[in-house]
Amino acid sequence: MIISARTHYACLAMLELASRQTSQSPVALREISDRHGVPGPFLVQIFRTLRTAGWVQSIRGSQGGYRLVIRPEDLCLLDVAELMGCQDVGNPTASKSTAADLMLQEIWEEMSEASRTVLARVRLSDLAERFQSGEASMFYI
Amino acid sequence: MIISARTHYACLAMLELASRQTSQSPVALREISDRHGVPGPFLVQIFRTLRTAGWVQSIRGSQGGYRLVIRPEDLCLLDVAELMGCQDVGNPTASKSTAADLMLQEIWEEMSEASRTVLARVRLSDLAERFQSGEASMFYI
DNA sequence: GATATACTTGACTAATTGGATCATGTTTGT
DNA sequence: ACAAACATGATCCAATTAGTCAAGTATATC
Repeated sequence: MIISARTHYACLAMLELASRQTSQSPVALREISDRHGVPGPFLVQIFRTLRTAGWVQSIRGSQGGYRLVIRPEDLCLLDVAELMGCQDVGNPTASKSTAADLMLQEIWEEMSEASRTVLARVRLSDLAERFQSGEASMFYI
Repeated sequence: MIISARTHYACLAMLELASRQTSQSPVALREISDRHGVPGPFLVQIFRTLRTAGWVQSIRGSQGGYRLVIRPEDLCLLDVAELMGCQDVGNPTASKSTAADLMLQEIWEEMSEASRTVLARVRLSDLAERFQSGEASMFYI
């Protein structure tokens, strides 16, 4: 999993929504854009994807914005990364598939799996909790 | 660590050299290129880097080629990937560095570390052994 | 109902990177 | 001398990613 800016932004956005889920009023893109320094029009693109996935709901018109409609404990960072189209780390070139090739491919795959596992362990709810109750730096156990 | 074609090729090449280290005659690029389907001129580039790193020695002229001059047990796949300039997975955009940002960055870093660990565990000597003694598929323990 | 706010959609541009090539030169065994 | 093989630097092309623009639709509020 290669973390693109897109994915990073998406995670920030989801985190923001998650920690303001209790409040009634939806969150406007402008707010997120301002608070986290995400280029506005780019954020629009990202939310289009989030909405299509059914994770957020849009409220149009004045006072509109977005609201989280999935439970934060049902979503992990791996889900976000995959939705954002983060490609895997294994090499794409379909080479000759010799014995040597396969051996290496296996290792790349093992590596991929290792990084996916890390992302799969972190749920959005964990993130939100940690975020609200103060500081970062608690994930290295 | 993102495995580029360049890195994959480099690993194949090093593996080839390692398993023919005992033989006297150096290995010509043409051979590697043919056997593993690596584009010739591209392989030249790769070997330039390998030579600069001091891992291989070039013998010019007719009957020339390359020879491994580092002990295979002193080299792991992580070394190769790093030499080949494989970038890390953490996102590059230096964002606002809010608390949320840092939290995420930490996770990306943890993920990076996980994949690096996998690569660091595999030494060139392991690879060569496995390669000579038959088949692939032995790395999942 | 006019207006401002905010989402919707689709197309489009710009910069970077990775993969790959070419041409020309140098060394050396036969 | 000649051919095999490495050395070097410049260059090109395609794909991806980051980011932008513009025209449109919905809705709360005054």
